[in-house]
Amino acid sequence: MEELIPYILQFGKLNQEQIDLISKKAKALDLGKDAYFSEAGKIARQFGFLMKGVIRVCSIDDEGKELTKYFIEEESILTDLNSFDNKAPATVYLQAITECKIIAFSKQDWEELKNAIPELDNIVNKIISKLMFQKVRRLSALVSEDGSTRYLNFLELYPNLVNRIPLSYIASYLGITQSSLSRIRKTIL
Amino acid sequence: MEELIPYILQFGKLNQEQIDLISKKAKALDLGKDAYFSEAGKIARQFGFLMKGVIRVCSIDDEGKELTKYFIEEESILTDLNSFDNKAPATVYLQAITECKIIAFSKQDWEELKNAIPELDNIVNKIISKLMFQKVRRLSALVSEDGSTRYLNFLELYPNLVNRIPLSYIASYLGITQSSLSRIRKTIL
DNA sequence: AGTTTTTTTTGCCAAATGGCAAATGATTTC
DNA sequence: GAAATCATTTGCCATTTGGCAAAAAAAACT
Repeated sequence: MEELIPYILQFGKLNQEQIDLISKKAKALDLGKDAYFSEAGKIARQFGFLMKGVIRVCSIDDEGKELTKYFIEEESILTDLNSFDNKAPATVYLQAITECKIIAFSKQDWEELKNAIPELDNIVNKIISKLMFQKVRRLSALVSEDGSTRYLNFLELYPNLVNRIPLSYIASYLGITQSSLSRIRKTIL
Repeated sequence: MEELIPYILQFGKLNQEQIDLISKKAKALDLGKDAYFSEAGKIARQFGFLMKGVIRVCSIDDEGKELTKYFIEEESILTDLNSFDNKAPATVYLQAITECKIIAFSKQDWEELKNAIPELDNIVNKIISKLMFQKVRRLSALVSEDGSTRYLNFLELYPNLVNRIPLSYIASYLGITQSSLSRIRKTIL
């Protein structure tokens, strides 16, 4: 629980009173493997911070196929922001693919925090900007490369993920089929 | 020049004094076709807002190939943020591919504005968050699809761009070769 | 250990894409 | 309007990838 505060403080200053307030509202949430933090179609009711573990962000496309959009390994905000803010149905699933330690706030608690701490909004915006930059950089790398280059990049980016998650997730993230990925791996090893 | 203020005000409130200050520092900048707003390798010295026209964001990859990362058509911030903030060499080129109307601020002017208007930082963060969301959505769509689907999506996304810019830019953006794109177009039309 | 169940690898073939160079078409320039 | 320049299409063939189903391997369960 105490890990959240230093993370937040990286992005803006808060006084002790504000810190205590956040700590008081924070709820620790442990997710087991394959459990969902939030689901597409439902309204996101929690604002979470991933402190430990790996989350898979995925969606179902028009043909009903499951699509892994990306993985979250490091400290990060967890929520479908549009859904959380506007009570719209979420468009993605947030699924724990390893045991995860999450610190979560209910919609109401989070609103109260934002009212009590005006800086919070800016802090969140900064965090989001940073996370988005990462995401854009990673996605950009995917577009222009062929399968094996994508896979090699994946290995660099998530070195400790390969042997922990199903190959199908990786293939979906890379935008290739599982059998192609399997063949690619054979040529690389 | 007067278009900038309403754009900024969408993202936060400013009083008249602050607005005047921004207007005073703002410099109109018109770029002709193919001119660069900023170049990779150089340090970004301007903070710009694209008010009109189309900008191409591109880079040169390891093999010396030019890579179109994306296009900016709508109102948007223009700068390599990391380069601008930290005086690091920029990683991308920002090139006008049509006549562009830009409102620009020098590094020094922008710093002065940020000091004089604390809200400005938050406003910029909000703008960036929004732009990044768009970018992520667009990039995600590129990864998992095949060439013709990518092209069809491109047509929807930038309906008035197809006939104004070189095919090679589009192909590069889509992550396919120009000849493949040409063949794809033949099957679609 | 033996049986399911799940995950990964293969085989086979069709379809999509890349690479390269030449041909065609469009635009600019003088 | 002819020449030169630039952009796009096409041909040819090698390589990559997809789709599908079966086989093999690994993991989970009893």
